[in-house]
Amino acid sequence: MDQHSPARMEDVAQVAGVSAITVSRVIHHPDKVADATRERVLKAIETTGYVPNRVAGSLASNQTRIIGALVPTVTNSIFADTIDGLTDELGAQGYQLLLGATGYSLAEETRLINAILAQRPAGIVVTGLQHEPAAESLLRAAGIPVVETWNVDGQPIDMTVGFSNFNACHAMVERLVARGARCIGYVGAPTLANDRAAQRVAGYRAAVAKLGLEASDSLVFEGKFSFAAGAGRLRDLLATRPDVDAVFFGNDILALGALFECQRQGIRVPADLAIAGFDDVELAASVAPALTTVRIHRYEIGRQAARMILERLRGDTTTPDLTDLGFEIIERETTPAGRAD
Amino acid sequence: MDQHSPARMEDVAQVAGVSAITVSRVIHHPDKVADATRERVLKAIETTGYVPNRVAGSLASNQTRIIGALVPTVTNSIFADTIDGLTDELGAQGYQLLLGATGYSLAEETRLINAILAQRPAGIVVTGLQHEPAAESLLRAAGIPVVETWNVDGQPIDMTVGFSNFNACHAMVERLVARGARCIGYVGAPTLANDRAAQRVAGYRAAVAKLGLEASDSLVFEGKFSFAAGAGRLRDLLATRPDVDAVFFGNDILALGALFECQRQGIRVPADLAIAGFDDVELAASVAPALTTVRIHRYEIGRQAARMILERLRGDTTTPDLTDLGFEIIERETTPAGRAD
DNA sequence: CTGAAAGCGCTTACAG
DNA sequence: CTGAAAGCGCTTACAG
Repeated sequence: MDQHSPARMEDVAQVAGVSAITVSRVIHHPDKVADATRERVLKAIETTGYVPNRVAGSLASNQTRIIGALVPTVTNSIFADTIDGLTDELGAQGYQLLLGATGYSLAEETRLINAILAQRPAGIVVTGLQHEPAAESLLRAAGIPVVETWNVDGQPIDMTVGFSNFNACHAMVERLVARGARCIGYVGAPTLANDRAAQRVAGYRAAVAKLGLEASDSLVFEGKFSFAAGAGRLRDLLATRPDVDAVFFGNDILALGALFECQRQGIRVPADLAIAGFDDVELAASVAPALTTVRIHRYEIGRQAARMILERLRGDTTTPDLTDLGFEIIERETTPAGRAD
Repeated sequence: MDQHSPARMEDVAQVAGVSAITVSRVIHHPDKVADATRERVLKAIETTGYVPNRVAGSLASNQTRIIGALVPTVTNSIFADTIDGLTDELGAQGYQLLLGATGYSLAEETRLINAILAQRPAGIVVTGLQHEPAAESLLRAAGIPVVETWNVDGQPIDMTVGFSNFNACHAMVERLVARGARCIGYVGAPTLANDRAAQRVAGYRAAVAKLGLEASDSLVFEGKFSFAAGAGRLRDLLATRPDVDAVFFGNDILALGALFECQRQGIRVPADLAIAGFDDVELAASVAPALTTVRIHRYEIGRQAARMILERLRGDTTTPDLTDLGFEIIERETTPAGRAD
């Protein structure tokens, strides 16, 4: 029976001896139906194996229970945590996640926003504050809650949740200097189409300049998100600037790759070279020596983004446009200990 | 204009001076429309900011471009790679991913299958071959392509893509023995509601028994997916069975956590203790000493799953029900080298 | 507490 | 090459 064409509300209604609208009521407002009727309908749903057709329901009610989300990539715990935060919060509220991966391409992001919007989601979550103008117009015109994530330094289209990449990097550089660093290199993710990465280097540069240290392009490198790149860029940096006494990496994966490279080369960390990362992935605390890094709240970003959308949908007008989840400097063993501050 | 109610096909039609059906044609069969007309419609789409309403389109055509997917969790590169494989392949074909995370709960999986099916996806991907009976009936009754993943040891509902967890673990144990191991411990993920984990221990047990080594429960531990658990269970194992000369971990995260613990405790790897993992995450090759492990094709599982569904949807009847992507034993530095085989 | 009617925004044959 | 009609499976007021 269900093989060819799945049961419709009408089929359930016939089995239960009621009208389709009563079946709809049992599903959405069970208390508005007489007990006996409800029981009969529920039984009919069971026997027919009825699974409500939400695409019809969505068209009729003009609302879906779908939330769209766009991340650069899923591979790397970084955004994976945010996605888990989203699915956990959304799932509990009966919403579902329509996910897209942009591959760090703004053009692809625009394309995906269009595709997602075609599904008429109740809300949408994107990564970063940087988008193509076309994407921004689409988002504004959609008339749904929009949450940008992972960045609070800028003007959100609607709402944003994250932290200041600039301030976080600035703070880490200050800490490194307080611990004795005098020549700090920086290796970060490519800044093209990535405002978070751009603001991280900017934070580094600003802090270095402010503290009167050398701020030279020869101290700054870009590397893709991989352990191998961390090792490679460390070699490059050491080759050009053997005088660095600390290297700050824009993410933990790069930092850890560099740390392993030091172990291979016999470079003592932090005695010969201090290393700091960014993200505080689980590995950072587990490796020996444990990595000094910046802790940010990846899972919470996802959860909060979901909450902000859901609140809006409930008509809550008190939801703030900007939620700064902050960051923490976590000093572990790859940077020198000692009284600073 | 778009703020309150977004443009409809009818609005575009009016602006272009044609009927709605012509707008639909321009979108779906552009070659069946006169050049001049097409240009006018395209311009009208642009000026109205029209984004097609696929929920209406799906209801009318009785087909969506949505593929559902269920994974245990996204946090851990393990399933993240599979998700990237899915979004990459799906995105290129104009399909979108509706994602759910079960948290390793079969009951939650059933609930999510129901919710996803309500969106009338064109196909669905689930993890593993183990499901609640209710989930299986739902999946069978849906009348859409279903791909189970990460396991080929069993009877798929429809199609499956992955590898033999049993054989892979069996093979690794054989290799460890060939390298001189005589007392092998095993630490794997909890086997409850996880057929892959269950078949991994089973593979270990079968190999150990077949090779005439000790197969004792005192050699087998379970640990959650974390570096900390790997370290903890290694300590437990060493406390009960200080005579083990090798430990095989059911995933790389556990293995790596144990490796770091060895480094902290001054246990030499592989001289004092050999360590092997499972998954071949990027870190396995990057860490020092590099981890011996089983390479499996996580990204390909996602890509193939998407392809199998898409082929079916295209009416291809030659698509195999079972795709075994295999595995490879990758020997690196945490197990003794030497001529074996 | 329950039902008949209209309509959501598209697509699918079918005409012409 | 283009359009009028019907219908997809629901929900939303509105009656009673």
